[in-house]
Amino acid sequence: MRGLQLRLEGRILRRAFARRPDMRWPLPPELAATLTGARVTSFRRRAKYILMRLDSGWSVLIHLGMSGRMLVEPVGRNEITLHEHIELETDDGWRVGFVDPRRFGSVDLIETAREDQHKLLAGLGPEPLDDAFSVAVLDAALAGKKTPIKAALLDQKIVAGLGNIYVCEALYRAGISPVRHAHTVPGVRSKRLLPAIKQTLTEAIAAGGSSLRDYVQTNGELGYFQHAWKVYGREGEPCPTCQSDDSCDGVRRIVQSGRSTFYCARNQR
DNA sequence: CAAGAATCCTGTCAGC
DNA sequence: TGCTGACAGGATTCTT
Repeated sequence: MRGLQLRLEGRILRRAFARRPDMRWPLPPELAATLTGARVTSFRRRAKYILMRLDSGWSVLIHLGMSGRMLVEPVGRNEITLHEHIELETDDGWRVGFVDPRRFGSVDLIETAREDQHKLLAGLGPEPLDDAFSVAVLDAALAGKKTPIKAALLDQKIVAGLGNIYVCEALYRAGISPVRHAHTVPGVRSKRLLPAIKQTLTEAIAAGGSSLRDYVQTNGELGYFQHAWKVYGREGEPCPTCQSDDSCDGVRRIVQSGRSTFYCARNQR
C-alpha cells in the first residue's frame, strides 16, 4: 500500500485498463471507467486489503491473494508483464500493473462512505497492531474454541492480517504449540502471544515483508524478512533456541487444515 | 453451530 | 528431456 501511495496519492489516473476480468471474483465491469479520469485522494489498509480512495466518492478494494504484486514504474518502453491483469497510468508518467499469475487476488468497488460495510470487510476482527487488540480481546476471541491455535490465528475474524508465515513465527516466539486447542491459550500463554504477534509483524513490515518465490515490493525490491524466519521453511534444521540440544529434533513440518506448519516441539508447548 | 476439506489458478521444483 | 506429483504469501464455499 505504501508503495502505491508514494506514486498515486494526489495524482489523476489518465488511463486504466482491465486486461481480463476473471480474478478471484469477476472484476466490476465499470472498473476501468470509474478509474479513468479520477483523482486518487488517499489510501488505507484493512487486514490484507488495500483501499484506494478516489475523488468521485468510490474506493477501490484490492487483495493481492497468494501471488499478486503491484509493479510501479515509469511509463515508456515497458513491455506488458505476463499475467498483468490491470494497468493504470498517472498524469505524471507512472505506470502501475497488477500482476497475479494465480488470480486469487481481487479488486472491487465500494462507496468510500460505506467501505467497512463491504462484504469482505464486514466480519473482520481487530487489527493486530492496534492498541484495541489486547490480551483481553484475544482471550475473548479464543474462548471456547476447540480448533488448534494455528487455525484460530489464521482466521481473519479473530485477528485480521496474519498469514501462514507470521502465525508460525509468532507461535514460535511465544513458545506455544500450533496444535494446542485455542481455548487453552488464554492465561500465561496469551500474555506471551500478544506481544509476539505485534513484534513479528512490526519487524516484518520494517523489513519490507517476506520474499518467497515471486513477491516483491512495488519498487521491485525483495523484502528481506525471510532471512529472519526462525522456523518457517526450515524443516529439519536445528531450532535456533535449542541449537545443539540433543533432546530437540529440530524444526518439524506438519499439515494443519491444508497448510504447512513449522515449529519446534521442544520449545513450543 | 463449528471444524475440516475442497476449491479456485499457475508456476516451480524434486524425483524418476 | 520430459513427465508426475507436491507444494506455494489466501480465504470462500462446501461437507461433515
